[in-house]
Amino acid sequence: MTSFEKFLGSGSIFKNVSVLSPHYIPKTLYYREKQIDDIMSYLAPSLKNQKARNILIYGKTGTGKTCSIKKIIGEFEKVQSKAKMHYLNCRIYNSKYRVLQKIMKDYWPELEKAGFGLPFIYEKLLETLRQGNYIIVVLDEIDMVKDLDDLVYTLTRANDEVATGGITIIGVSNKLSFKENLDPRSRSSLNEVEIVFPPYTSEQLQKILEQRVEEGFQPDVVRQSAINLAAAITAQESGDARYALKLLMRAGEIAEERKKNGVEDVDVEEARKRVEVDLIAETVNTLPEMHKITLYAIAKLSLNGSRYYARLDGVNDGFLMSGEVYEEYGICCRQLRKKPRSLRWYREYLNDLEMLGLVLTAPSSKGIRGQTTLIKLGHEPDAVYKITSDVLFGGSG
DNA sequence: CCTCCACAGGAAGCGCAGGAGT
DNA sequence: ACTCCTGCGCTTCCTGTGGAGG
Repeated sequence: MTSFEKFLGSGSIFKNVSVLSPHYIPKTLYYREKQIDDIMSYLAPSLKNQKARNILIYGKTGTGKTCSIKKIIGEFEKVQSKAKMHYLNCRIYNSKYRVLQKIMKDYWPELEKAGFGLPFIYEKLLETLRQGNYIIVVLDEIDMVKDLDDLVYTLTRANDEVATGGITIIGVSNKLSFKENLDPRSRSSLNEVEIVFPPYTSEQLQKILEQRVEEGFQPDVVRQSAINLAAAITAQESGDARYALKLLMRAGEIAEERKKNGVEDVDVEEARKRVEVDLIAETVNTLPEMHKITLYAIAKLSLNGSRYYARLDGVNDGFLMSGEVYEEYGICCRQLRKKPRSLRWYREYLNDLEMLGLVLTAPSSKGIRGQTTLIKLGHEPDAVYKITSDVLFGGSG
């Protein structure tokens, strides 16, 4: 036995850990046959050189949206045609410019370098369509695009400008409300078809977990009751399949650490704490630096308690006030030898953090000190504080 | 009632990086 | 090498809002 064996998941618990990763696409996706079928039927025209209708897909995180789309893209590529699907995550491609550039790169390699003007890229888009190409853009996390109205307008106008070819938008969002702050015109063109991914029920999660357990774990190591518990916990909290899978994976790790030969209910219970930290850390790590500092400041104040609210008799729901958070943010920046950004941009950071669910905000109605925004962490302050301080101060102490 | 406070968020514009055209 | 252009992150300035306090 080589010394690496034990790190490679060939121990007594796991068979193949990657099966439990959220990026893994199983051969059969349970309980999504209807959605996948619908989407494919709407896309079919583009394989016969017709423009397909735009689609909006809704569903909370971990309801199989991205997984289903990836599956469809795989099927789509098996068919020979002048149509191509492009998958973009809008957390990275978050502006009209970036989205257009990313799509056009696949057709025009010279666009690899940055610095081209938007009109230039738009011309390339028209040229691509005139060549008879059918472009299907999947915009995952579409609500992250800053100038979405503009993007939708540009794409639909491109359709009108050419006689051949066509471009179809598939928007994927986890918030139903995001449509509300869209321009009515782009809303109606984007919303030609709507498909909803409901959260998984406890029974459905159970089945999904059983499938992954079979592929990812050694035979008979995970107790049925542990699977049921993981499914029940998840269904109660969110119905997020990603959460359920993480729960099971962490439980497996805990069992392995303790040199047990099976995964039991207690391991799942224990895993719960670690999974929350995992999920927060995942989002925090992808955050730009100033966002991290803002979040760190909020976590720090949450632990110490609000200076203003502390003086008040009555309720302290752990809410902070925007002003004091900005002050703390400034202090944190100086600690890190960084220049604090203006109040205006601090507000943008707050909005972004709220969109990611890391922070909850509410307008102060009947409070003190007039009008302010109340801020609260979306998760356990201790966990967020630890994660942010590790990522900000971790390297050099 | 008016004014002030503590904000929200739009608009304009600035400096920079990294093209293209000359 | 140079000018011109664009997107981006950002600052500065501005108008608006609703409760607090006189």
